[in-house]
Amino acid sequence: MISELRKIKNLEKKNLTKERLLKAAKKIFAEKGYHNTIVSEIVKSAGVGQGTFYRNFIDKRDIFENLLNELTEKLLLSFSDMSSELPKNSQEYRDASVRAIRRMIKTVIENRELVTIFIKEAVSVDRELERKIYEFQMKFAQLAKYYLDYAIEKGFARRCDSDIVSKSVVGLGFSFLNMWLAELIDEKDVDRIINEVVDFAFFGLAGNTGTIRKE
Amino acid sequence: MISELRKIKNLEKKNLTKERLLKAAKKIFAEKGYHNTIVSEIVKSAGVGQGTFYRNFIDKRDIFENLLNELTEKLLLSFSDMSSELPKNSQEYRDASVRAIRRMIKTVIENRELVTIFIKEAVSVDRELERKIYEFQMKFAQLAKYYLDYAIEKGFARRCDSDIVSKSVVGLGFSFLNMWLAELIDEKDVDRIINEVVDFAFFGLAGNTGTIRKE
Amino acid sequence: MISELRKIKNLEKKNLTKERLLKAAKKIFAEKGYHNTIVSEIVKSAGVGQGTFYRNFIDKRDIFENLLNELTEKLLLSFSDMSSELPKNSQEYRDASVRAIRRMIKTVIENRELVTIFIKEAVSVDRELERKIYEFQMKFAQLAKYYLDYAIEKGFARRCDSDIVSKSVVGLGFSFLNMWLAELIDEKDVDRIINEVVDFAFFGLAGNTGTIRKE
Amino acid sequence: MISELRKIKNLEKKNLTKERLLKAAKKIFAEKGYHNTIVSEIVKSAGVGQGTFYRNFIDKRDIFENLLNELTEKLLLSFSDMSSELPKNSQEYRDASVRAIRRMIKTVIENRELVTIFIKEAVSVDRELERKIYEFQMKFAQLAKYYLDYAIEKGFARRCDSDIVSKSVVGLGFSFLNMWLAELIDEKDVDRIINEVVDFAFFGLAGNTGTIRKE
DNA sequence: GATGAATGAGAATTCATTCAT
DNA sequence: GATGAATGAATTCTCATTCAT
Repeated sequence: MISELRKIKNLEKKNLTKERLLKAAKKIFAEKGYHNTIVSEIVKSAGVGQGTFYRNFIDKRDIFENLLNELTEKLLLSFSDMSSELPKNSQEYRDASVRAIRRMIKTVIENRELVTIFIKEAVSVDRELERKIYEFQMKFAQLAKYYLDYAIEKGFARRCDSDIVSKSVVGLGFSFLNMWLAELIDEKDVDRIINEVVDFAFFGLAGNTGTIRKE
Repeated sequence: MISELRKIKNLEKKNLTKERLLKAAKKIFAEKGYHNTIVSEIVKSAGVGQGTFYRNFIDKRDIFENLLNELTEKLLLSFSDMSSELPKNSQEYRDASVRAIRRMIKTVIENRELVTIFIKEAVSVDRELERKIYEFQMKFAQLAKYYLDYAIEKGFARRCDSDIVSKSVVGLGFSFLNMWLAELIDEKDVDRIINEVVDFAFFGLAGNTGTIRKE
Repeated sequence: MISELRKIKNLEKKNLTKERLLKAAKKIFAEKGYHNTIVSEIVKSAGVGQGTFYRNFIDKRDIFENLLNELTEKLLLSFSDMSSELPKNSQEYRDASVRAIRRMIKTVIENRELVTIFIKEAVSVDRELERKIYEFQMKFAQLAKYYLDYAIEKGFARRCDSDIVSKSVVGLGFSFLNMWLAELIDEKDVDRIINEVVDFAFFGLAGNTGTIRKE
Repeated sequence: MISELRKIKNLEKKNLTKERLLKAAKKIFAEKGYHNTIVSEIVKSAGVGQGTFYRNFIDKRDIFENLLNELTEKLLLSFSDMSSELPKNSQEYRDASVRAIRRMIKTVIENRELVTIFIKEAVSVDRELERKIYEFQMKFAQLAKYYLDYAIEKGFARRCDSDIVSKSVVGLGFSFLNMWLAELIDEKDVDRIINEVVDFAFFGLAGNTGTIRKE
């Protein structure tokens, strides 16, 4: 017969601790990578006891997966907002794409630490997380396919195997994400890069040179 | 004279041992990933003593880097063959690209184990290997840029920031490599996928629908 | 006055909690053994908080000792009832023994969980409990000796070192208890076994073959 | 191509280390009991590194089981020697029993440490070792049954359920073992006790008082 | 009195690396 | 040069116990 109030307070306290651990883990994972992070450093940074970690998470992998889930939810959410604005012509399609990319980039910047971990380390943890990462990419590809199919139908995108092309587009995006996080591209160039990449995505290498024909 | 002969023999023997270790490591790294591989398993699989490993390599990272170097050499070699055949028109450009891709895929298939490790694990080992991987990607991008610049100059590729677009193209390639190794795409569809992806790379989403204009 | 009433109520409540803990501990100790039981499981099963345990018992050993005392009291009580009926001849002696054994078995069955713990685990907890267990056995042996001395005096038991023979008889009993709890003997055979064992205890291996003589 | 000699030497070295660990473990287990023994103390006492323990045994349970197997083999061996001397009359039967008991006691004294562990702790480790211990007891009972059946057939043992009576006899033995190891009986009394217990086993409580008859 | 979150000492276990043979 | 037994530092994980609410 503990008072309801008491229970709520306890839960809040526990969640607070969990948050501190997640926050500390996020920072250290991003700094050192999954494999070079040890649990004792996470708890030290979070300012809690070693046992507290194991009260809240099964092991290092578990807290990592928690962070991963947190991120994938955020990213999918920020991308799927696009749904409200189905483009009416090719210009709108292009604009909507640029807007979606910008929104994604914003989310990525806000979660730079998490994204870094996720891009670089997750596939090397174990098979299950590897699968999870790929499934996440495929979810993006499906969303992209949905818009592409619509654009093809309306005639402002080229007839093509929309499945493969969507995967291409998403792959393109993840590649740049990779380069950016690896500091291979300059943050101040982001706008120019977006335009160039979107142009590439829309017009390809050939563009309106009009001289190449499919075999 | 005899001692000279013995020296050579010993060297051969040592190299043989080194080869066995590299072969065993390749297999186990591909199966289990870098971090889940332990040295004792490599030596067991290679059929040599634990100490022999440390006679031939500094540590686990060292043998991994050896394998990585082996692969990057092979891949760059297989790609740079393209240099001999500068395309004379856009059709030849496309054909040369397809040929280059096929050559790459052949090399990748022949070294599937190594490629798997390299794609998934290398960035998670340490900063130095991470850098190495990205430099390798950038080398590819430079090669691609060389051909793209040539094509733009000759007028059978669209004027664009060839640096960024080259990176896009290479990123696209690596994305599909990733999906393929993750068994997200079917091996028997490879030919169709190559064509679709090359079409996407050449014509983009818009293709000759001709209705989108750059802003 | 009111405070007095409250005190009693509180005491009752506390005892209730203690009972629940004892009951839960009894079950889990019997299932998993002393060493494989953790306090957190006892409190979970009892439906009380972790701290409550330490309010009622010093530690795991303490609750175990409580259960042990509970059992030894019950068993000695059930056995010492025999005292009221000193046998008048050897037949009565045998009958009284069988009755005593049956009473004991009944008590054991009613407290199977506790007995299991007591037989198997108590000696492995620490020296003090080990001693306690043996003292308990010796108490039984003393009771048995009392009847045996009486029987020898009356001439319906063989002259012997009644101390050792009593210990033998009690040891015999505990052995079968052990086998039974280890499920090495069939529960449905109990009656037959009692008779066989009592016969063995009374007539030995030789029985009335009458051919063996003491050296 | 390591020389055979080298291999043998290595094996000897390894076995020596294993022996040292077993010896140290035996001592500490007997002193502190299974559950209060920690691996680090075993290795300290054996004068080897912590890792060496885990090269030779899976865990604490494993080295314990090794010791247990060592003991059960010794004991069964020392008992089964009796086979060579099937008794020709009841006197010889009794004499053979006394000899067997003496041999057992000698083995027990020689392995007092191991026996102590085995009697007190083994059943509290886990279900599998518990089972092993009981199976060991039952093996003894089977050997005893073999001799008893022979004695009944020859007419110098009472007709009875030889299965139960054998178990009784073995249980009796283990009880005294227990008491002796618990220092409840005096070592100098051993001879007298053996005689008393054997008399009890042969003549029972009633002996040749001849007044009790089976119901 | 009751609670259960927090604690941290302590135990088990792993595995890269060394070194005597 | 090759071997593999030995090592112990480093890390994970457990669980009895405390204590603020």
